Amino acid sequence: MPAPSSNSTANALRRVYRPRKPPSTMPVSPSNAADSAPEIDTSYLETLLGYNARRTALAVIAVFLRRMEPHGMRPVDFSVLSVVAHNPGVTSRQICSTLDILPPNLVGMVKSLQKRGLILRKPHPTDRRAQGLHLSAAGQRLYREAQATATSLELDVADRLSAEELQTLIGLLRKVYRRDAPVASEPQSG
Amino acid sequence: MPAPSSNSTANALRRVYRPRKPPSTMPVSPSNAADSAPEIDTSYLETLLGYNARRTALAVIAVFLRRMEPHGMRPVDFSVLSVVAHNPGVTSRQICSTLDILPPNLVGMVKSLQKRGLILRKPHPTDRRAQGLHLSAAGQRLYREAQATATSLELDVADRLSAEELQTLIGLLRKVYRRDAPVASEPQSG
DNA sequence: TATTGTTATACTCTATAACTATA
DNA sequence: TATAGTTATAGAGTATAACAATA
Repeated sequence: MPAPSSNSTANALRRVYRPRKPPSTMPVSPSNAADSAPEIDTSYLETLLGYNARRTALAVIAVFLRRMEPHGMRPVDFSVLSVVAHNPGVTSRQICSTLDILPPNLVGMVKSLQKRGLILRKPHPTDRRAQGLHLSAAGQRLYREAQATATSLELDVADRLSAEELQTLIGLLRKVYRRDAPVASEPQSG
Repeated sequence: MPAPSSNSTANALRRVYRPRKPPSTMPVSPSNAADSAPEIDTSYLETLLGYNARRTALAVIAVFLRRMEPHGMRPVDFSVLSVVAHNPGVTSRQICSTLDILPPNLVGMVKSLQKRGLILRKPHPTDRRAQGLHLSAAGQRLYREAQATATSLELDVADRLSAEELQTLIGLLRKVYRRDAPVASEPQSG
């Protein structure tokens, strides 16, 4: 059982990142059925928002898993910690509806983060059924590090985009999935 | 065993779409712990490309599942059919590396599409290990319908975006995940 | 020796039903 | 009656190892 550490060296991740194609030192290629076939045409799929959004998400997640390995955090753990960090006293139900996680699936995550000493539960001020979630001091330290890592890795993944392009991209994505959001046509400012 | 049909009425999908929050006829709300809490702050997460790309992908997929239900197709089935449709004679391995599917996981999908009479396997012209995949006549008909559905549902999901914004969005997404692609700064043209 | 397609299998992720304590 | 949190479990998705046939 890993004790909660104040640095980022502990807690090996359960799922280890491993590249699917081990880099062969030299392309010897004894024979490959795709030798003559020049390339696969995916031009139609690449016109689809869903296809491109999913491929992009998976590309970011792959880098996320590698870089967050020292912090022992999957994307969902990071999201939960982020919501707790920025909303002290938030309840499990609120996290579920915010992140679109089903309540039974959140239980284990919260339990695990609590066991690692990263979050605390306190009685809810007005509702005795609910519990308010808070980051511990160790949780705050780890989350601070993880957030810096996340911000940095995102810039690396998107290094083909200018800062302005990245802002445009994120703004357009939000416009698609946040159908509750205001329809303001302002340029992005955060 | 559903016979391959030329229309789009058959083949109920295994996983049925069901909205998570059944629409309550009236917001009676006997008591809710989040009553006083105004809203959850996710402003940091929303600055992250990975978070927004994933949320967008899930939003598109949710609509995809509903609208493709008559065609009995999950996103991955549609992607496979699309690659076969636009690349007759493509091999399983080529599909795997194109769509980032692991070979053991493709076997069942191909088998299922074949059992539905949508795709055919023919011996590979030069490699007796491999088999070329092709759409059957029924597969071509179904895929044509499905592609029209896909194109249409995407426009509905992105109805908050102008045509130009959608093109910009897709171009930026490709620029992120297709790290092999040319870095040309041309506007999109198809 | 390497690749294609495959089986078997393990692990992770996501979803449903049902329970208790409280509102 | 409805909600918060939970348990148990089913089902879908993703991963590895290992094999026969062929290159």
